[in-house]
Amino acid sequence: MTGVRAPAAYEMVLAHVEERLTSGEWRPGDRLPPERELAARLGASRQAVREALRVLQAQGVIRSQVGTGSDSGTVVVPAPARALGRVLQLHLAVDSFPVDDVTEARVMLERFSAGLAARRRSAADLLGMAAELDAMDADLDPAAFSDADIAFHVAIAASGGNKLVSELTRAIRESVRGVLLGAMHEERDWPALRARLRAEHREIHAALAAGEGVRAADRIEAHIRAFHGRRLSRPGPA
Amino acid sequence: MTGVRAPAAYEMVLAHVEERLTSGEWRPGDRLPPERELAARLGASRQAVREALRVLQAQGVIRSQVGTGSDSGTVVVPAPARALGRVLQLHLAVDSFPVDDVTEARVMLERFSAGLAARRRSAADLLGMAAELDAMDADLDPAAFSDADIAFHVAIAASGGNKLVSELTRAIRESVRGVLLGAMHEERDWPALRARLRAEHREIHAALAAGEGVRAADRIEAHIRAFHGRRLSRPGPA
DNA sequence: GGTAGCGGTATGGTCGGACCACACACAAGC
DNA sequence: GCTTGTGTGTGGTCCGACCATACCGCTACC
Repeated sequence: MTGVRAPAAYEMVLAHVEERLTSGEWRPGDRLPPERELAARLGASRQAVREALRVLQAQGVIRSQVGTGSDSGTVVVPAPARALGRVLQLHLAVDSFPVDDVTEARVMLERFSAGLAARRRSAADLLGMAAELDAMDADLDPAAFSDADIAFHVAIAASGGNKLVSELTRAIRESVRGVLLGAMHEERDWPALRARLRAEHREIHAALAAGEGVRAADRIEAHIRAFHGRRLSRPGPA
Repeated sequence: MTGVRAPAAYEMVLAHVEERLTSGEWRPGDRLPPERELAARLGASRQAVREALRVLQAQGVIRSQVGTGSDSGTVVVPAPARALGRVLQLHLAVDSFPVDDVTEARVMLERFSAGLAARRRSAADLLGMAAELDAMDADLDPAAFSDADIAFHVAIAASGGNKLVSELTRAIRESVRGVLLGAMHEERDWPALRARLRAEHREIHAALAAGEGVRAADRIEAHIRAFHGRRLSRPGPA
């Protein structure tokens, strides 16, 4: 007779916890009450609490751990990139958007970051990137190279200073990790491809070091398009 | 003795379902097996299955419904924007990134979309946007105006043709809905602000209709910055 | 006195079973 | 033929129990 039908127990718990997070009552690093206590306090079952916490965990806001130590229990630990990456990856798989759109979005993001980074990058940023590049000089297999590549691109985004853009960059790059890895594995001359990618990276780094934002942006766009174009699109006949 | 410690029951279920989704075995519109059957098939408890499904639901990939009809049960229904919006909103609340970064990201996205839209928008797109604008001419309160505003901006992004960018645009706009609403409510002369926003919208629409991408991008950037700058940043003293 | 070992305890992780609420399908009755 | 009731399959919820882990503190031994 309430008119509004019972709004689902786990949603109630979720709303409650989100309210605490939004209001700033629970901040990163804080421990949430034990599941049993939360359940009792909200008049919900423990299962309802667990479902809500599981959702928040998937959204990269909390982390749970058993035990009694100060690090155990459920803690507020923001990790947006991982959560965003998984969502994008899933929706990519389920055809929520085509791969070409992802390429365009990646170009947009990384051009933007490159422009910012050319202006804002510190000396330490440049050194960090250089270290990533040096690490990529080894004879890495596609998987290891891919991870190092992610680190380099994310380092650029990070030195741009915009955290959201940086997280989105990481998320998008990780969402296409599988596809790009496939492309690397199917490449006949992997060492040659690897060498070319390394050279492109060095050029981007040089442009950033010189503070030439437009050139850096152009270079990174060409770098991304060449790689994505390699075989990401067209599932049609050869 | 396996070396690898049992990888959590619900994660096993999650991995299984994601594999089905990624492989294309389960596609949008398809029905998943009933929870009980899935549990039996995977040798997991129903609770483990429910936690996994809850995560997927939060990620905007499935939708659950009771009953026996063809629409009931758990169905693959991609809804990325809502999921992304919630993640961004949560992380905004939890200080994963500052509001100014969100503003910059929004400007980047919408400039990009405006440029695309100026080239690609169809006549129908323009008419649709015009309809949104007309709807905003009524004496709307902030909440209603805000929703119409979202619809207009998303319509621009959609007519740009990049689905991922479009979804990200909606997600980011929705993540700041609360903040912007607060700004609207605190505005002394709401009708005047509303009128100005309307005028800016008309200018953007005109630029898109004329196919002038740069002008459209400039106008939308000014529009966004003026509004976000209103009181989104600086929580310091007046 | 120090230290190694052991049990206590708090926490999340998992399971099984039961019941409820809902929505449709179908048959019985008017 | 239409309505009504009953059955059935589905997700939603709860309870209670037990497990696995990690720390804490006590005890007993050296």
